[in-house]
Amino acid sequence: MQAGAPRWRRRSQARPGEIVQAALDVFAEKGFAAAKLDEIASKAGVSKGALYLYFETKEDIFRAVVREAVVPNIDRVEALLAEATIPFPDLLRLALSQIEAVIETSRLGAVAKLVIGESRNFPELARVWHDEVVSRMLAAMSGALERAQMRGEVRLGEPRLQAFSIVGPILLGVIWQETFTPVGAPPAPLKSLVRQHGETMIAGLAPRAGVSS
Amino acid sequence: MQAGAPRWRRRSQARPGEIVQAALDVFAEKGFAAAKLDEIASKAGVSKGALYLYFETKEDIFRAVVREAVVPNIDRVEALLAEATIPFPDLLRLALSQIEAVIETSRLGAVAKLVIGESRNFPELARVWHDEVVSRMLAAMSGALERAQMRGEVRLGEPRLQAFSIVGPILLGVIWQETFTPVGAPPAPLKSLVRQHGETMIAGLAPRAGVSS
DNA sequence: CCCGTAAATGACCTGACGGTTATATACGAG
DNA sequence: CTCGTATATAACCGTCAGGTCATTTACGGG
Repeated sequence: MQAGAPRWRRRSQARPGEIVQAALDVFAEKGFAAAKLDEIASKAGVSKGALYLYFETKEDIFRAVVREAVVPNIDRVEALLAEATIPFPDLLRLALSQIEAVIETSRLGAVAKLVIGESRNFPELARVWHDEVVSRMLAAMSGALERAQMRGEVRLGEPRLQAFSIVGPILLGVIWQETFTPVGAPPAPLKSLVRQHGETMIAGLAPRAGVSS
Repeated sequence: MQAGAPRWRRRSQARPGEIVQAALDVFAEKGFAAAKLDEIASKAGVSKGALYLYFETKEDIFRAVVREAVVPNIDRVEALLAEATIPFPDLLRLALSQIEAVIETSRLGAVAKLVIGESRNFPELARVWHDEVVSRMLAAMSGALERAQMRGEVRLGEPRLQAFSIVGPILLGVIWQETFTPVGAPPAPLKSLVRQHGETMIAGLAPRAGVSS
């Protein structure tokens, strides 16, 4: 040990973020129950006791992780979809590429897997995730679809179900990458998947020839 | 306690199935780590010790649960998709309704959730699930798509990605029902979801007018 | 420079749960 | 009927990990 180097530092501002970051890593890899506080602590460069200076319980840390991951910019996608001024195909292409960007930036996939896996043990978290992420996403998409239908740019149908059709394959791609790629399955190339799926959906949602409204 | 009624019965044939069934319930609800052997045992109407007459460890039971759930008839769907004799739209409609039937019969959704949630802790199970279910499914679907492309019934594109587009929303529906419906979210009506998604995909995959091969 | 206290530690406590085993019992074979 | 053994039990054990706390240490204010 370096002489003069303190054994630890007082950094009450930075700690919580570091802990949540480390916890995300461990939870994502092990799931809630199998994640050990000692591992989270050591990954955060801190002792186990220190965790309890900032969080009440293990569950509390888990909640913080999910909430933290929820915060990021669903907003942008939502705002984009509210734009009614561009033709639907362009809108969809834009939205998809933004979603793709969000996925590649913020470990959304890992958190989704967590929430899905632990939903029965943490119903309240499933609810938060639903209300703050999935539901908003779907509502924004449905809204855009409904307006596009009224403008005659999209064939008539239940907008919510159409939204499922759009979002589903993306979820599949994310799950795939989190679940099967690590065990040797061929990767799901998110980029080309999203692009081709987008084109397929644009064609599939195009109004039928000869049906106006 | 009823006089003359034996305290327990010897039923070495029936036990394993009952245990696996009970274990599926508990694992589906709690996840692997949070599931207690005592609960599985009592749900199976048996003492904890009896579990160890039929299985080596908790993991062993988990494996049995997943394998059991894998067994059922992916085969039928696979066989159906190999049929090259009917037009693609009809084939797709048939396949989707069969998939729907399988989902509603065999607690496929619960198991999928389990596998996804525990994939990091049981990579070998993720591999089994991938090899026995997902990969076969996707391969069968890709094959059908590729042949349909050659017949000019489906627009050209990467068949594997098209298969993702077809399967994704179904996965989303299943996950939704397992994850969000129990916490008060509006249900994802699988039946109409599948039907409308099918029609959307048929339209989206139809060959472009004026592009022959 | 020194002290007060917030920040951090790590040894410890404890309950829970996976797994074991000595004992009891059902029931088929002879 | 009876006896052997496969089947089942329930009390038990050991370990592991979440949570606690007495003690130590960094470091800013006077």
